[in-house]
This record gives sequence, C-alpha cells and structure tokens, in this order.
Amino acid sequence: MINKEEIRKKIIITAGEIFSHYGFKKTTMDEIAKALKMGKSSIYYYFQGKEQIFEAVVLNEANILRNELTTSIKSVDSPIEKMRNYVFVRMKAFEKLSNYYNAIFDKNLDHFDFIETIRAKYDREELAILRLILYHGARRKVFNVTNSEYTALAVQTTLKGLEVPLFWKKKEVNIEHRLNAILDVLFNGILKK
Amino acid sequence: MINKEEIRKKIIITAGEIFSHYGFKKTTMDEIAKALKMGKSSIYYYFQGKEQIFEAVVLNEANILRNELTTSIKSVDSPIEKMRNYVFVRMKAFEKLSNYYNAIFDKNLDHFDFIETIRAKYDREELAILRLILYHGARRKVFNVTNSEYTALAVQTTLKGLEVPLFWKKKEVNIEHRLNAILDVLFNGILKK
DNA sequence: AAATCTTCGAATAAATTGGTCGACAATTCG
DNA sequence: CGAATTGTCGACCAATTTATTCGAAGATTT
Repeated sequence: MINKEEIRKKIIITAGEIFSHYGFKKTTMDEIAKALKMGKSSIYYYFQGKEQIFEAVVLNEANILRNELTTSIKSVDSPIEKMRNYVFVRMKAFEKLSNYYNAIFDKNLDHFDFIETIRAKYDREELAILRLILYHGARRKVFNVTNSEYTALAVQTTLKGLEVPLFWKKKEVNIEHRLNAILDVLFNGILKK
Repeated sequence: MINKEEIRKKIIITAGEIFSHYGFKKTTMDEIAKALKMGKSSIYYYFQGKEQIFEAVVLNEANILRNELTTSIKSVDSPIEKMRNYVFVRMKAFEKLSNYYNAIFDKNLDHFDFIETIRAKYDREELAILRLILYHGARRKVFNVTNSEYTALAVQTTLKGLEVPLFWKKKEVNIEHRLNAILDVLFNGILKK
C-alpha cells in the first residue's frame, strides 16, 4: 500500500489524455494499459471499469476548472463589472464549444440547452464531448477568444442563465456563494459532487 | 453520371479529415458515411473498401505536398543556400514527426529509418501515422518550428540522406529532377506513383 | 510463513465493424 | 413511354475487437 493513490492518479492522468483525444468510445482499455505499461487486468484493481475511470477523469478535470475559477475569481477584488467580464470569457468559451457540438451532431442548441441535453441523454459519446470541453476549457485556454468571434447577441444569450444567480444577488453574498452559483449553472446535474 | 468524380473527391476529403484525427483503425465506415450523410453501402459504390479510401486520401495528400513543394521550390531561384534552408525546415518537420512516432510506439529511429520502417511493415496503424504526417506537414504548417527545438546535430542528421541527391549533383540538373530527388528520399517505396 | 496486496495471462460473452446483397429509386437513353 | 443503367440504402453476416472476469502467482507486509 505504498502508492495506491499515486497509481490511481497516474491512471486518471494517462487515461485522460487518451480520452480527450479519442473520446470515450474510441478509447480502449488495451490502449490505456499500454500507455501505462501495465497489464490490462491490473487496471481493474484500481477502478471498477472504463466508465469509472472516465468519471474520475471528468471529475478531476472539473475540480481543476473549479480551482482555477476559485483562485481566479478571488484574485479579482475589483468592481463587479470586471468579474462580469471575466465570466463573459468563460461563458463564451462554453458557447464556442456548444457550437462545436452542434456542428458535430447537427443540432442547434444554445449552450445551456446543450448542457441540459448532455445531462438528459447521458450518452457516452456525448460525455466524451463534455470531457473535451472540460479539457480544452480548463487546460488549453480555449478561453482566449477575441470579441470579434462573437456577436453582441451571442454574448447576451451567453449571459441569459448566468445573470440570475451571479449578478442579481445581493452584494453581501460572499465569493464562495457566487462561485457555486456559477458552477451550478455550468455543471448542474452533470457532475456528481 | 453527373458528378461521380465529385462525390469521390468529397469522400476523400471527408474521410481524410476523420482519418487524420483518429487514424486508420479507429476510423469506421459508419462514421465516414455519417459524416457524408450517406448510406454506408453507398460508399462501396465509389471505393472498393476502407483501405482504398485511405490510399486515395494519402495519395491526394501527397500530391498536395508535391505540388506545394514544386511551386515553392520553383519560386526560389536564388542561391542554393536558400533552397538548402528551405529543405531544412521541411526535414525538421519530418524529424519532429518521427520523434512523435518514436514516442507513441516506443521506438528510437531517426526519421529515415522511421520512413523505412513504415514502408517495411506497411501496417495500417503506422500508415495512419503517415497520414498524420502528410496532413500536418502539408496542410497545417507544422513546418514552422523554431531552431531552438532542434540541436545542431539533429539538423545534421536531418540532412544526412538528403544532401546526396539534392546538393551533390551537378548544377545543370534542372529543378524537376531536384524535386524528384527530394520526393524520392521522402517517399521512396511508401507511395505508389 | 501466513496474510495481504498487486500484477497479469488467458478466457469469454457481448458489441462492433467492414463488407455483401438484393431491392428499389433516380436518371439516362432509345 | 419504358427499359437499361446508375446510384442509394436497409438488413444482414462473419470475423474481429473489446470490456470484463478469474484464478494463479509475485510482492510486500505482518
């Protein structure tokens, strides 16, 4: 029991890289095992199955995003307008990725419906897209989008669901609550706590 | 018989995009068909099989690369040193991608051995890598690598096989011959004419 | 040296996949 | 028109792939 948790972490990282490239379905246990230089069966000592690994990966990624949001928001103690701008960027990224989703699956959803759809279907393929979103969103700074890429309307739509929990609340609501409000909008129903 | 060749082209393009992301093995006919909004069986009206599509894709990509090389080399009618530099960049890209290959398959080949290996094995997985190389090489300008990414030694090695056909020949050898010499080194044995 | 933790090869049941075939729709041609 | 040709596709299949299991055997700890 020297490093069981270490190895679990390693599996999460390695599998995460493969998942993020190939998606859930196209990623095989053989592949993960090979990347880990580990017998395939051994993985089952650390995780119940492929789905559990994937879940751990998504959860891990969500936590990273959560932390980044936390520290980042905390570092902005300036007027609320700044924070609003900050969230703009985040939400724009989400919108971009929902467009990506729409293109792939030939849908036409704004990104809130999009998230809702994923939650409802809970389909593996689409979870893979979610994984992609989280990965790109948290790690690869897809965030940095120029304003010209988005119309004013798109930005409005973007804020539609977010303004309520974030900006309509009283000022004395502390930063943690605001953060949770954002995260609730972003992840509500998708990720287990 | 309005547009049979058109559709073939479309299949090549679409399949190419999928192949370049997922590789040969992970790309399914269903997927290609779906991307084309076409019945899977219909594809077999245009191509004998998956392998033939892949071949057409690689060939198509190679032709693009070939053309780009042709026009690009032709446009440089300046001293030979310039052309040498030009080829540097190309070959560095190849080296980069063979490193990529080494990392994936846990090998340790320079990029000439690497190309030779692919030719020898003619394995589908590895052909997919080749596809990736051609795609990135020709279309996505992976070419633009900074000098710092490569040691002087690497550059030397890079030129190892190329100098002979390209620079040791007499000056009066025309541009077409030089181009073919490069292409022979790059693709010798891999691609059918 | 017993008990527990960890690894893995072999086996398997279920799912996926490339490809086929015949029916049928669309187009061309006489 | 109508028949020949061209093009599309759903249903099906054999072969392969894949996630998962299991028991045996290495390690490590007690």
